[in-house]
Amino acid sequence: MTTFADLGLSPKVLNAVEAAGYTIPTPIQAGAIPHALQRKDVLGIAQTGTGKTASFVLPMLTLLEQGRARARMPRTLILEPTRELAAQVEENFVKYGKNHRLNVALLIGGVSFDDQLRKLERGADVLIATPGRLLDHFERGKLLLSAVDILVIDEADRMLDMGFIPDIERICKLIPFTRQTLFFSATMPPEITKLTEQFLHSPVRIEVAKAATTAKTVEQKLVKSGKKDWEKRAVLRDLIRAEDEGLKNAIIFCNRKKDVSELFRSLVKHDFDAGALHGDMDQRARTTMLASFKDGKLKLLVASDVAARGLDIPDVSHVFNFDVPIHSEDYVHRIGRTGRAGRSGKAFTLVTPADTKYLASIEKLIGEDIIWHDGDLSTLPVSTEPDEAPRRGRGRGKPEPKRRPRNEGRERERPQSEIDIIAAAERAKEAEVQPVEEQPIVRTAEKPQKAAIKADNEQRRARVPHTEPRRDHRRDRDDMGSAPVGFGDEIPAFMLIDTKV
DNA sequence: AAAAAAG
Repeated sequence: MTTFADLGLSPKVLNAVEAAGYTIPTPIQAGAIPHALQRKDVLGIAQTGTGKTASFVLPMLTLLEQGRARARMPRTLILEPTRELAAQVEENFVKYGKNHRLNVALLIGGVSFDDQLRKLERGADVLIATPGRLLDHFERGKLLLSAVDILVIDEADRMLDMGFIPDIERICKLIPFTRQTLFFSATMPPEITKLTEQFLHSPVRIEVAKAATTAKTVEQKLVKSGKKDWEKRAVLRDLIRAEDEGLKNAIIFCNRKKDVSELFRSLVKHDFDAGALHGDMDQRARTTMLASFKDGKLKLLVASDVAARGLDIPDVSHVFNFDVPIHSEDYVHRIGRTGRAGRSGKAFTLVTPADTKYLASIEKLIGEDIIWHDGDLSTLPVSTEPDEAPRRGRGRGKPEPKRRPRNEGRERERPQSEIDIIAAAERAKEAEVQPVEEQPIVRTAEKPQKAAIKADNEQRRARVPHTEPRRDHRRDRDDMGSAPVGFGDEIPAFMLIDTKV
């Protein structure tokens, strides 16, 4: 049996790997590490969850033990498609590089340039970046790529999906021809093959057995729902309550960012312990939210497909697809968030009459029909919330035409979700430093008394103003010219006359 | 019918 000690890694690296509790490398690690150490180009075809990250981090650490970085001239560069993945790779360098004194710089969007510039100035041994911010720094002349000795391109097929390939080509051309390239992709569509032919030099190809399209340990179910958002929300709430016993934590996927925000707001309003994650959120909120979810401080995470692939969130008990994913591969990635490492997991997908086409392509892809969850859903109370009383008992599948549920409009009128998401992130943060008793979070199963619900909602609402200034600031700027500014509450009457015809 | 990433 091959162990890490057989792969040729340096003692410092081996020590850190052992300290992390690993002795046996995964197939992609065993395959890639020896070649990477011999400075060969590597083409690794592997899904996430195969130990792919360590397969480039470990040999890089060993190789980096020789030499030093100069200011603005990073020695190695790792390209990642999303900010979260980039941050995750950085964590790996911290974990396995604990015996090294390396400068690691993370260049991602959504955060200030200043810290990043300082790190570049100091000389980065390892630069981990998303393409946009990297090119931004490059164009400002703050970064030279002529000393990059090792280039890693991770999740290449996802970069393709995201339209990054032109950026990747451009970056590849800025890096010396003599570099070593480690290239990873889960699949090999023609565009990716072309890219490898262009930028890799007689690479060693390592392909790890493609994981069965969907893990055997995941129990998949379909759940019927009406097509209105409020109907889907009601079905989801019932489902979460019905599943509560075995529900440790769950990711709830939506197709659109707008729906992530709306569903998150709705769940919080209904006293679920929920957070949200999507790409338009403030980077600070994204980071905090993900961290609380990973730490188990947050039970439900409503997310866009940012969270579908790659993110290392171990051991999620449930995945709920609030929407049927439009691309069938996304279904596989989403439900792959549960049932990992042989553990059991459950995946529920809400299906409306409009989704049959996408459902068919998913079933074709995974090669089986997903069973319908008959459950006791029909016997469960549809809803207990007063603002949803009008549709109680009316049959979820057939709402009366032309009549909008009362709360739908009301939810729309509210200020956009961002402030609430930041508020929730702050809630999660506060929970870290305060004893649990002082921060009561209503667990999903509990059906609190009405008074308790009210008190809790008041508490939540009270926190929102903390983040208000940021948003008001922006709105004030947008509204300038249409309203008198600078008078506070003392606006002279003549200025309040409506000038519109 | 989308999301992601540079603002």
